Amino acid sequence: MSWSRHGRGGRRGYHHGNLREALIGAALDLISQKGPAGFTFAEAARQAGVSPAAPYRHFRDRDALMADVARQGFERFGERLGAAWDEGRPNPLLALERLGRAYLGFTREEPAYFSAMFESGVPVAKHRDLHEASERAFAVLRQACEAVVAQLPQAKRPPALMMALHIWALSHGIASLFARGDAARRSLPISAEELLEAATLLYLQGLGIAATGR
Amino acid sequence: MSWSRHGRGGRRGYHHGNLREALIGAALDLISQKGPAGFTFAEAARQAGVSPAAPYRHFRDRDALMADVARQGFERFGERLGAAWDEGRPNPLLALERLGRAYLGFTREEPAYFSAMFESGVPVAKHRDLHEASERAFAVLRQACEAVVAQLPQAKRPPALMMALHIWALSHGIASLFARGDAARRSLPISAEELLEAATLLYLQGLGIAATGR
DNA sequence: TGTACATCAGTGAACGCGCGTTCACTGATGTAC
DNA sequence: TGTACATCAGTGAACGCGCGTTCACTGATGTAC
Repeated sequence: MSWSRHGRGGRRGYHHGNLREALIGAALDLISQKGPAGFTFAEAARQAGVSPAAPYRHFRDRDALMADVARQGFERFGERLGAAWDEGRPNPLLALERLGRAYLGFTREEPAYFSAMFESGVPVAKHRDLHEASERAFAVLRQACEAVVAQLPQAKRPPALMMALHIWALSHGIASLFARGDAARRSLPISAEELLEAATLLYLQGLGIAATGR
Repeated sequence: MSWSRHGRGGRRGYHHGNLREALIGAALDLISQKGPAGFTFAEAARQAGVSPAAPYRHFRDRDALMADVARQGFERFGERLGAAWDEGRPNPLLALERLGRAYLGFTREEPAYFSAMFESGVPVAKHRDLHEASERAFAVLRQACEAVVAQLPQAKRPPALMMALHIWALSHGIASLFARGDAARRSLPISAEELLEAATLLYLQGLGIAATGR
């Protein structure tokens, strides 16, 4: 691809170089400034320094761009969760706690991705790429739950899928209510991280998994 | 007030009768059809059968109308939760389960209220009425947790506020991921209600509260 | 190595449209006397 | 009970604006020979 020669974001002459990425960047900017509603195709083009017709070379319409922002969001999210999990080192419980913190951190630091991913109304199931990226992110959580569950004797193991859905919902609820990076965040007497950690520990205790080594 | 004579939604002659409520109704309609972004002041006026200047008699701008939709949403939500809790009859655990179902039911059946309340970007803390309505709804949850916790011996009681925040986040996470009433709902191998119930039971178990009478 | 050509990724002008907002106005309602 | 008046809640015309979208076009790039 030609743009890879120009370096990141470099613009040279008639051709933009990497308009597609620039438009996604502009969309992120606008979403984080004015919410998911306050981003328009036209303004994204303007911000990328390009005529209003140019985006049509890369995206069918506004929704297609939004879906791509969400896809990229899920990819970064998945990477961040994967790095936090770090294959369960030094032990699954500590790594799971890091995973929860990564969820909240991403929510706080990337409000634009977060709202594109979860609150923009993009139907995840209808876009193949988007759905796959979302599944990859969830797979990290599921993998983590499998490792945690494996600490129990076989007979007492709950289904890892169920546990993963529980942990996901819990993290997501705390994230979207108390850790969001925009004005709609609700205040909390303690940190969102502490709240999530306490809830997770109690839940694990309910599963019969005792917190070790803390 | 004059409109109370006309009956609900009745329009008579020059004056609308109850434009304020009609505009809220139109907003709900539009939000549920096209998402929170797809509702405009002008179209709400049109749908209420009124000139585009008329809404300005009742709301400063679009955001003020959205905030009022959210406020009304929290009021209905609080009422529904209160009815589900029913003062903990026949016992707190069964009533708590009903409460969770009510959370999911509201989310599913009132997608427009839900997105106005939680996803429209309205800063709850900045609108007094809205904030109070939201607190009243949360108070039901907190009250429920207090009743549940009271079953434990004093020394083993966790803080009811923490527990309420945990249950809220869990319900909210499941609701917004798996029980939402719009196209962004994710599919799930079991019902959202079952998922929430299982998570709640495990969490309660972690607190040392055994499920009784089921 | 040079040249001709196909393809790609932009331009820029134009369009119709609906939105938000304002303004002076007027019909309907409530109230003081 | 009637009348005059103040207030309220609407009208409708007008405005400037930015959006989405289209079109024929053209400059830049890649490739076949």
